[in-house]
Amino acid sequence: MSQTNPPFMSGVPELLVLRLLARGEMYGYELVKAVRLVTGEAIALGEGVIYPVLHALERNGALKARRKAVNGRTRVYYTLTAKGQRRLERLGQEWKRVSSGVNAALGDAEHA
Amino acid sequence: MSQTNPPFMSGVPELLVLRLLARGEMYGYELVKAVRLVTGEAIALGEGVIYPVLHALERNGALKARRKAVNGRTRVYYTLTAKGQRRLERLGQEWKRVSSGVNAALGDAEHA
DNA sequence: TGAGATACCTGGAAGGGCGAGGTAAACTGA
DNA sequence: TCAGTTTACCTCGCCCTTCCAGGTATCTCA
Repeated sequence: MSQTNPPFMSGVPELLVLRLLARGEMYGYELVKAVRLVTGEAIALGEGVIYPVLHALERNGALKARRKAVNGRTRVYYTLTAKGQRRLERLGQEWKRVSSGVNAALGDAEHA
Repeated sequence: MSQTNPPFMSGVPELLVLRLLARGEMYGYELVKAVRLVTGEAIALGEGVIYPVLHALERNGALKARRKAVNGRTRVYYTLTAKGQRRLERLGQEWKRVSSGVNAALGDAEHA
């Protein structure tokens, strides 16, 4: 117990990565910070989460990687493929389904 | 792969069980169906999920169990303890935090 | 008698997040 | 110049949880 972002995180990193990459190509380290930003600091993902997700998605054909040297440093930029786009849509729907289910359960303080 | 309720489920069963028991005592089998109901069929939890959660929460002191014979069958009714109540509140906040973070990330189609 | 619902339970597989740790280059300020 | 921070990549192993499949027994209804 006592993780930084407790429960409710399964599948979330993948969804966030997909969502961010749908806006344009990014590299791993950049994603780590972007996640913090776009979630309003609500969610922080370490590199130990981001990189494995990136690699799994690439292996899966959802992302395409491209190495690029910037300032003498090497960055690996990722882009969404068509498959990744579909996956994002599917996951987005699942998220909506699950979260609205949970919210329905939480917000029924009175009625039977 | 190919679960009934894919991703986004970690911690959810526990939260739902806690939330339902906050309304009054229930037994395992009843919870299985109640979850389906209160989530508007969005989430279905099998007995193989509910019972382990119940046992873990009881071991943890969040629930108290009470055996009761009904119709010749034995039912185990669970009630929230004060500790369980606190846990529900904490988990509820975490849920809110994570889900609003995800929603913030999803709903920014245009602005940077 | 037999199917189906009720009611409990467990075990093992699988998946995934997370922290810790490791490398290396570039930049910053003292 | 040199130490510390930031950038940027990566992997390993722990741990927790969900899920399916399976198992037991009783009651009801046809």
